[in-house]
Amino acid sequence: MSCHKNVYITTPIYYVNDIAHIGHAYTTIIADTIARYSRMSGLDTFFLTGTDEHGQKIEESAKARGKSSQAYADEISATFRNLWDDFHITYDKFIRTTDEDHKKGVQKAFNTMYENGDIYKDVYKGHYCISCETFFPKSQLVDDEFCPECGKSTVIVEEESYFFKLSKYQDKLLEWYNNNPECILPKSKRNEVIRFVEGGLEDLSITRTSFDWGVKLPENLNDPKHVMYVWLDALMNYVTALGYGTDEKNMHYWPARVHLIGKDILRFHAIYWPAFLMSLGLPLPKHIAAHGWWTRDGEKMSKSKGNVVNPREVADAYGLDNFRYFLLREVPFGGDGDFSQKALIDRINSDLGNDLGNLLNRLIGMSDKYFEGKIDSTHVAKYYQTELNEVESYLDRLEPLLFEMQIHRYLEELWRPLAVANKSIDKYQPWTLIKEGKEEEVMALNGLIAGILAKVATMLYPVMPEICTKIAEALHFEINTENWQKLIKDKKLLETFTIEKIPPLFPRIEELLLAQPQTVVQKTEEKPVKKEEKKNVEKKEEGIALIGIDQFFQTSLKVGTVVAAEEVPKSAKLLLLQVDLGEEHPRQIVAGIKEWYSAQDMLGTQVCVVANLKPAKLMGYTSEGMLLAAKDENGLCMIRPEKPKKSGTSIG
RNA sequence: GGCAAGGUAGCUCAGCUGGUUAGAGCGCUGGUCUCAUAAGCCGGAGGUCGGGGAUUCGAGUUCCCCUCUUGCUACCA
Repeated sequence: MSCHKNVYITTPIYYVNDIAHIGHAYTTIIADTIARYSRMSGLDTFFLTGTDEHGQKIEESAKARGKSSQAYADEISATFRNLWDDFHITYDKFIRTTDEDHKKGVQKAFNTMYENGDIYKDVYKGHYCISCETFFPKSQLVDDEFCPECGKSTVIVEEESYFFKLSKYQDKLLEWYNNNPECILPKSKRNEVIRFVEGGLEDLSITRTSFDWGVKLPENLNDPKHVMYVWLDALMNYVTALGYGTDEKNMHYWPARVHLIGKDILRFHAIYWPAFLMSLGLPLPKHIAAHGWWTRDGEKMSKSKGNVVNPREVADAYGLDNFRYFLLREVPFGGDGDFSQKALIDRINSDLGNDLGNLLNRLIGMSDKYFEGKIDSTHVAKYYQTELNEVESYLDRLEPLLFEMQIHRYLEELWRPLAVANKSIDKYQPWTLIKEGKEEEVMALNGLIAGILAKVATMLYPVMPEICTKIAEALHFEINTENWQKLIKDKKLLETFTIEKIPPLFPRIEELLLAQPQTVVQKTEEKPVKKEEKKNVEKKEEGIALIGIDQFFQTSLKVGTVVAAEEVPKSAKLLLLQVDLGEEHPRQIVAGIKEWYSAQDMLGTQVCVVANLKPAKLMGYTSEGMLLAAKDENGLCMIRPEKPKKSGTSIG
């Protein structure tokens, strides 16, 4: 609902360590759509996007490429900006965290929080992941060393740091969540945040001395070795973009109507950010809206799989507006979405081509054939009041859906008037009416259809600006605030005009327009075993990758009983075992344990086996599984069930 | 392990505070008009509403148990 006169909409600022993918495009397109609607409806709108450019990771990436941090950031930042420009994203400001104004604003904020007693200096000791730029308690580390987020090695860092008194805001945050049921969307995410905060908040380390590429502390603190923690720097962009700490000239847009984000950065936005704002004495945003992920053909996207959706490629092949429509229509806000060319083509052919594009064509045909293109709405209400009422009742429901981020519902509802139009043509059969000499009725029907198309095009404009502009041109009107008021709010119809005969807006798409990535093709042909192989490849490339529990369960672990054991001839390490896994035949498993266990040792004992491993040949013997064992400097020992278990019992 | 949300037609989902024959879109299928992009319109098939139990005159809708999925979180590896 519009209760602010000003509407301020933000996307996250995108980290320049990555190139733009479908997720970035999705966030930005949602924001653009809301911004366009706000402007169209006459609200004073400010739409912000930009890039986040500081941090150790950037410093290192730049170094690795032999560039200065600034040059590297310039380069990647430009790729984002160019993409948004090519996508006709109507941002009012593209902020960069390397902007001087931003840096000044952040320093001002730091000072204010410091003066308010929310920042203190202490020593931080912890395991730090350079890649994630995050400290982790050792309890969270993998193997006491590796980052639980990215799997890379962490380093122990003991450094002087400034801390923000996040703990102080725990109750105030909870109060905010409770008093503002819609502060975090979707609501299920709000519950997660509440539970997390209820679990207790620790003060937040907000400066670093281990690298240099960041905003320095305010000079009056005279502590030049510190730079600000990237999240403090980054979050602050939402106010520095409005001039906070410098000219303040756009601060009247604050607080934000909505911060659009991906669900991965919810915690920063839903906990740290409001706490920072409280400390600064600024009002809190109305909504923090977290959307879900996109998969491709049901699979997670990753660079190593080579199945990342390139938004530019898709837009080029299928049309920018069509892509926008698909993204916004396909998935309920907050949920994960699946991108596939088939789904995209279905949307284009069915929703856009059949229901919308073809309707315009029908109107062009009828008006051309019967009235040489002229359309006059004078008598619409006389014959079609029922249809008008129905259409208006649908249109009346739309606006709230958009501002509640229910854009898929918004589009669904927006299609109902089109159905009314398509049905009316069949119901009243203008071709029959014309034969009966009822020209006024036919003209009125055309007026009705034209009116419906004009209204739908207006409301669809924020989602599909180019296409709707074309529709408007064909119907000789312009999409602007005045006409939005007239067609939507005042429920008027179009004036008399002569329709333009334009070619079909959505030519039918009969085949995939983009080549499918290899992995997707393989997926249908190969069994899960292959899938695991790919996972392994991924590991090698990225260090110890994190997996989901689902992936873990792809590994079949079973208790087995060794029913036969012998040495593999000419091998120093291998034993040849027959292990009963409760299957028809025992598995033959070749295990490299002879240095620690003799064949006799193993016979009759129970072991844990990876049962769905692709068979391998070792010294000429097929091995159909792998034994679990632990090895350190003192040797190797088997992992066994504590108590005897039936052969084949699964472990998990 | 804890918490949360879910399991409804082939697919994606809607079903508010319990009430007559459980809905939509897509897909499939039969029919039909001709203004139109093999589009439109009308009709049809298809669901023991995850399983079991309880409350009730009556439960997809409430309660309990089980099961599976997803998310967050803890801990172990």
